[in-house]
Amino acid sequence: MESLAVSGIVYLHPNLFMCIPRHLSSSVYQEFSMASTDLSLILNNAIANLYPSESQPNMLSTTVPMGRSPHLSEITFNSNSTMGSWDQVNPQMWTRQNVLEWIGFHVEESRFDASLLNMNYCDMDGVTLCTMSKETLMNMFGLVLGEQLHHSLESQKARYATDLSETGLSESELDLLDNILQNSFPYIHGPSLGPLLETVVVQASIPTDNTENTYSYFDEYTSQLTPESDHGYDSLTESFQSSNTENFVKQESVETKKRGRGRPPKPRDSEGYEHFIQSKKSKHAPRGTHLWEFIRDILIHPEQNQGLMKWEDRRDGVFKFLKSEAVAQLWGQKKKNSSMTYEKLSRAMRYYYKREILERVDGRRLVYKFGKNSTGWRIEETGY
DNA sequence: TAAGGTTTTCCTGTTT
DNA sequence: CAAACAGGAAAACCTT
Repeated sequence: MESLAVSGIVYLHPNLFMCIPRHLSSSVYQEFSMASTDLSLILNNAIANLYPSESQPNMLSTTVPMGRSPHLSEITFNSNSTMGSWDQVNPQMWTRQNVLEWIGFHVEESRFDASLLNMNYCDMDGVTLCTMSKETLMNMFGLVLGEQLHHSLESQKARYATDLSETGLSESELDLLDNILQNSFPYIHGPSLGPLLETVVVQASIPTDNTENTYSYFDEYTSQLTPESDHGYDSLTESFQSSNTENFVKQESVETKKRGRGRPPKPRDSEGYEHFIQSKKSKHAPRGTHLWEFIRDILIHPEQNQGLMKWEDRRDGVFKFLKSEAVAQLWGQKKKNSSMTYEKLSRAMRYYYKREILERVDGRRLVYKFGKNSTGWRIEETGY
């Protein structure tokens, strides 16, 4: 299965970055380091930020993986509905933190259910953000919040003039950099790709599930990406890809080698983005972190639910998984567990029967029903 | 640090 | 036959 996934984005300058295909990133780094001492210093910092020392077993390439982005619901925005420093800065110049604060501001302001957002969408800088269309934002953040973000972004953009000079690099310097990059690793410069400085290699293929050929949540999302708009949230497809790869490998190895029961040790998160976000993490466990709440929230936000699940009987709380593996992948993302499957998710669902969070629905595959100990899904509670 | 709750993982067997 | 369903067992992880 041949696929190209973006390993990371190396920032040469706040407004100048380079996407590195995953399978090439270490050699790219080495060659690039030799190409320019000064730039290698910049790269050093960039790579250190980009590739924290966390280890992930599902990374089959030789690259050091990017730190996983936490889910938005796991952090507490410190905005208190006040504007952050982003308000005083051209969106083109926003750092990742600025973008996060900006999203946080609007999440708070619109009282949006943060548990429905994925931090992968929020982990981008201003340059990336500014390339996004209204449609892209609405796809990523839902109709309401997406529109609000788009509106806010456009007004912020309008407040500041933008042109190439803001990179601080002249045209000739940009050309020079491009030349350096191309001379350093021409092999990543395929015929279909433009100049390296504009190079974005989007994952070429997404493995499909046996039962459901389309994960619309992901497919629509990825298919709408323009090369320019992909920066910064490749981790979604990356985790998706790697999880499937891991499942594939796991299934193979299961045949040759049995392991003990129970959950194997989870790779430790150490530094990097995870660490950065720690300071924003709530001291208390965020509510809405249980599986049944996650499922409920998908169901009661149809605008965020791209055909993943549907109500079979809205009033009685009967629902059905339409894309079981896709939901499992999403759940896995929320829990930072890229090897989640519907089989495992469903085991957790079955535990809910005894606690009467769910009721059994016999004879209907992929159909469940909320029980008396679940809340927040009833029409009286949701208003629709 | 310990305990308890909630998954997660794996497995065997059954049903659709 | 494949995919789901059922639960037991045990480990991991998180909150209190």
